[in-house]
Amino acid sequence: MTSSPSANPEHRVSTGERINIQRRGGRLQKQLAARGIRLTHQRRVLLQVMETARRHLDAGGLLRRARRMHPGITRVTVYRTIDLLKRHGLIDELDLLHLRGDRHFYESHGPRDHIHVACLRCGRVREFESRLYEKLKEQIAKDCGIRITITRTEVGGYCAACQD
Amino acid sequence: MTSSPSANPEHRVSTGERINIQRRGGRLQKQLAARGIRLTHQRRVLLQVMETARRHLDAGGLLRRARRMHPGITRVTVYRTIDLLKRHGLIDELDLLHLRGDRHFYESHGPRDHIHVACLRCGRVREFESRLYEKLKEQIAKDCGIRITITRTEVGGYCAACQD
DNA sequence: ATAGATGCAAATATTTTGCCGCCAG
DNA sequence: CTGGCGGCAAAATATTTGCATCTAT
Repeated sequence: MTSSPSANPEHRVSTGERINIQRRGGRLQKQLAARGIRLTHQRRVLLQVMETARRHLDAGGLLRRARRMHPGITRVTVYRTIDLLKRHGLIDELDLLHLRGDRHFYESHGPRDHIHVACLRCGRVREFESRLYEKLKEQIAKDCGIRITITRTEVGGYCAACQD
Repeated sequence: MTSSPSANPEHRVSTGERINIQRRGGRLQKQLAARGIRLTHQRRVLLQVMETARRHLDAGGLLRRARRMHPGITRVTVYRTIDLLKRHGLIDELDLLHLRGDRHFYESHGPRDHIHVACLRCGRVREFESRLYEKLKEQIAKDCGIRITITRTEVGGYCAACQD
């Protein structure tokens, strides 16, 4: 990761710094609140970043964006928050077929389960939903006698625009 | 992730793993040879380890086993060989839903594509093949206009024996 | 003979942990 | 008030790279 010197500016930010994150907490924030989990300023920032991200972010990406809103936030907090959300099943962890290295990417776990379809050339990632996928999961659950709680399907190849 | 003490699926290998690599190279060895790739002693050992492994191994596991046959082999060679095989599409890389930490596991890319079904409690991993899965891939290829070259599906849950 | 592989050590990258002061509830 | 949380630094893991030497072909 880029060793951002970060200049160590006065991190006496404290709550005095007014940021309009508070209002209108998203799904994740509501979920945590409903479970009686403490909502710190840092967590609110991170939840907001996750919920508004257009593309999949890894820990470093989350940190960079979160810092734009709350400069004092640290990498450790990012990891701890990711861990919290994973434990509560509120986010999914992907690696996108290692297309962009060996880090992990995160996305808010929406109501619909989807497949990630990535182009190995241009790197574009598309989300794909399918009844067939649901059926496949049912088949697995039945045939393997397993109660499924997580699923992850990633597909790589060459998209129409990147065909040889 | 909080360190789960859980199963340490280390040794469950039969004892006298007698070594005799050279004769009758396996599929991987043949594939590399056919491509005119140099077959060093270290590579032969690693290929053999991969082809005969009963469970999924990560880089460290491959190294440990390879050393039993060729003590001088190094971690670097393991990584470089993994990389070689990946580039040639001869092995698949999994992470088994991070069930056992953030490392990667490898398996010789057989003729049949399968799904990995893992129990989050006992850690057992089962391989599952399905016509439905093939159909799903066809649907993705068609609907997304993509020529698929890699797929990975991992499913986690609680197996019959580990049901609450 | 020689392109390409390995070993060694050190560099990178990524994630986790111990400790302590601080803040949300 | 107080127990959980965040910051800091350092540790633990995981993987890659530079370079000299060796080897499969």
